[in-house]
Amino acid sequence: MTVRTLQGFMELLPEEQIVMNKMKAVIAHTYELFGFAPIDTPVLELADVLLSKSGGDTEKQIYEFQKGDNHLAMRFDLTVPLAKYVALYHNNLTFPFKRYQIGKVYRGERPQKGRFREFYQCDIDIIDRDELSIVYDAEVLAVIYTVFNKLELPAFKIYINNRKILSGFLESLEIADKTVDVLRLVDKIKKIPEAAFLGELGDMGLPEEKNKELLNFIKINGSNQEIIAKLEDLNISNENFQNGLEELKTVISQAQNLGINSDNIQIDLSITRGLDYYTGTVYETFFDDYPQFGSVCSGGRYDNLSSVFMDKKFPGVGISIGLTRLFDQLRDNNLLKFGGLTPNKALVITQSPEFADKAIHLIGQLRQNDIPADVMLRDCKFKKKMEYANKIKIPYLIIIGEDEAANNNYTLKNMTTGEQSRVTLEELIKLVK
RNA sequence: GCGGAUUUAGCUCAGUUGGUUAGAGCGCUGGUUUGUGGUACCAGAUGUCGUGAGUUCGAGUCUCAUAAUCCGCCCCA
Repeated sequence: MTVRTLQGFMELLPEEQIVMNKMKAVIAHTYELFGFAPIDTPVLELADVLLSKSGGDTEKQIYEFQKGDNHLAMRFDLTVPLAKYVALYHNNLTFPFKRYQIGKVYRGERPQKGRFREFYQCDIDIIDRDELSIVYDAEVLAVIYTVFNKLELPAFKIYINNRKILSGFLESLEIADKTVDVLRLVDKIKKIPEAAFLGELGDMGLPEEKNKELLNFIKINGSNQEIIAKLEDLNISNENFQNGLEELKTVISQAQNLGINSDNIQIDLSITRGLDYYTGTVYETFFDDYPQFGSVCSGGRYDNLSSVFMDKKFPGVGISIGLTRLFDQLRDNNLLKFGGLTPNKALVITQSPEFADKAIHLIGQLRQNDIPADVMLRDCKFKKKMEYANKIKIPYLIIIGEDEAANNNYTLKNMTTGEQSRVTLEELIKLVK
């Protein structure tokens, strides 16, 4: 048999996995900093539950199978499981409910650059009953902003828009019946030439004049304040449009109020998101110098999370970071710093096997002091032990030999600087910690 | 679901018009007289040339089939 890992599934060596896990930890920590509570849901659900909300392509991409009498499926995102979760436990939850979830999701699509069949999504959502304050739309921005800053990634921008603005505009043009198709096309405007854009609108049976108006509309650019001013100057009386505009203004001003650098947020009227359940604010995040990564974090506001599962209304807003893709692209572009093959901070080596007891005792002491440490027990030349220490990139090396044993102390070597000194146990713990 | 490309050592790849025992760099193992790594030098191991069939005196090289992988489109993180 041939041994291989399935295509579209990421598998890492320890050096990379350590960095991946650190990123995950930074994301989780930041989510908690903003008061989001962790939840976890099963990878498998009843197929009916997962497919209830989907339309079109989701069904083709979902992994599903029969086990006994149960028709099961693997989750393809964390939002539908959340909808189920809220429907099940809303009487036990306190609203507004802020939750985060970091987990793997599964999509049986064709793998290619930046596309995996199994990947981590790092989701946050804020859910409330009946009404959800628009301020949370700004808070979501603050979370993305903080996470990306803490991850020390390249310069990024969060592009935002409000779907009500575009759908209201379409209503004012009296072409609202084509909204879904038009939004999907608008989403592609950066990828296709303007002529093709107009051509496709024409193919939908829309009149040329309105298509040009639409193109000019989504091309409105400038600073956030300039775009808002231009939108106001259009004097469109459509209610949807005006509501969207007001929401967008609030989100921008509250984002500033939350301390976000305004350079990192850009209104872009062509951002619509493909998924149809978004109803207000929508987000996409790109790196300024790496647009080919695609959106590494996106999401938006939806009117009713659990509509398919229950009658009650639960509006929410949320985003998701595609961690697997993010990691993959950063690694391919040498944007990650890899530290070493081990989480250990210290490695103990001995001059000869007779000092093994001392070494083993020492790592016990270090571990009790919360210092991850190990001893090299393989009986080999001293030089080999040094090479091993070097290869795993251990920060601190501790040497025990005749002299150290006689004086009841240790040689501590900083492997980065090469400096070494003779220290007592107490000094050693202090220095390494 | 549609289209394009690739497949030779652990990795990245070379292999001229088909011609004996298939190569390089990196990595790996060992050594340069045994209490000090990263550099340098020396030595060594590793391939059913994706798989199956065909053409040929002879195939890594040509033909066909098949599989896997990668890249676009669709959709999306």
